[in-house]
Amino acid sequence: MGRVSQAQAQQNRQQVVDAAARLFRERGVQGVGVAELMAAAGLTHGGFYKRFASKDALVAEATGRAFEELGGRLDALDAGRPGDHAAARAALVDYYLSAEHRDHPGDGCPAAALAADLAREAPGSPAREPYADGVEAFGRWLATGDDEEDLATLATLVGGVLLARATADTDLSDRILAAARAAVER
Amino acid sequence: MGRVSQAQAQQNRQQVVDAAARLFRERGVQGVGVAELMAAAGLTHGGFYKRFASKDALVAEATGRAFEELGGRLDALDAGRPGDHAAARAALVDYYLSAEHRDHPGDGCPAAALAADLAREAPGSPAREPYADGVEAFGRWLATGDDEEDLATLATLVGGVLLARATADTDLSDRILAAARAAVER
DNA sequence: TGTACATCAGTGAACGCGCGTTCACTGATGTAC
DNA sequence: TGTACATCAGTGAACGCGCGTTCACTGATGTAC
Repeated sequence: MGRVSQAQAQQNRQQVVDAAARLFRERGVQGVGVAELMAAAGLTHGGFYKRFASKDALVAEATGRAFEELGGRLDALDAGRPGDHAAARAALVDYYLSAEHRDHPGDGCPAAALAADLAREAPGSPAREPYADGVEAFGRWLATGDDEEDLATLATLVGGVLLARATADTDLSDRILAAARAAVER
Repeated sequence: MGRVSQAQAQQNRQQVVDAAARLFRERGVQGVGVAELMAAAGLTHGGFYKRFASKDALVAEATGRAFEELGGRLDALDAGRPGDHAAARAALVDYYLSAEHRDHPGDGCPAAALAADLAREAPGSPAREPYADGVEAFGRWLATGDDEEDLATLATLVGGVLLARATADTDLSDRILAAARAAVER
């Protein structure tokens, strides 16, 4: 194949990070290999370490990317309802505790999809920082009234969608989504 | 070594399931191998398939075992406060959203620790049934007043401890636990 | 109660496989003149 | 603007390793008499 332009190389790298951000959420960090992530960008796996220090470094970058996507989505919700953050928040809750979000973790919230993976990463692991930053930003976005952050609602959202996923294909799963939604709408 | 008594064999099997129930919660299903689980019972890994049909079958059994432990703990909380389920519930919340529970998933709630693993198991996977049964029972235990179940509180508990684990070693982690606790105590 | 032997719990080595990571190599890109 | 060549993005094969699973074998247990 030979050398490739710098622009192409940068785009290839981006595609790997994008694929990782999606697939890690879908199947877990341990559930996706370096070779598959490179293949998602149309590359062979040999060149991975020219662009990333390790798989762990990619986990950190993909975590940041996934939270950027989430931030963009939250911004869009606000932009669609100017001056009415409460309405934007209600729309987010509506999506978050839907069957759609439950059934498509790859496009969904990284705070939920990556929680278990991050919990098992070592304390000093590079992915922990973007994760914590993302959770903190999400908690602030959820705040209403005079509060600075609403971490309790975030916990209910994350726990609700995770329990619903683990019990998918039962009516319990739907009851969990409905109960969490009722608790969070107010 | 030769043959071992039936009583010993049964005890060995039990030890494997116990170790799995603990280690799967601690490090995830993919994070613990068959060889390590057998070694936890003082055995070599070769005999695993004499006792279990597959690793997946053990996952199902260990999931059931972990929820039995949880059920026993819930029963004990009630037994210690006869006729005052609200007090038992408050004690459970106190434990559930503690640093102790956050830092020791192996002894903790399987609904939280196994959520991501179960979410990634295939729809018809044998472990899904004991998991859903356990979540349902836990949801009923949390109910107060006239309600049959309290799945919203369960979602807040699970989300709270999972987010706290993924952000451990930050003060955000403590804020998450405190916020979830405030939302759930009432 | 004692003996003979079939059963089978556990051993240890091996299987194919996929993992993360490394590296010598290729050849088009980018640059120095 | 054109040429010569160094750079380096990506290839493809290989590395050691641990995984889940299989299997021939060992020898004490459990049982039939």
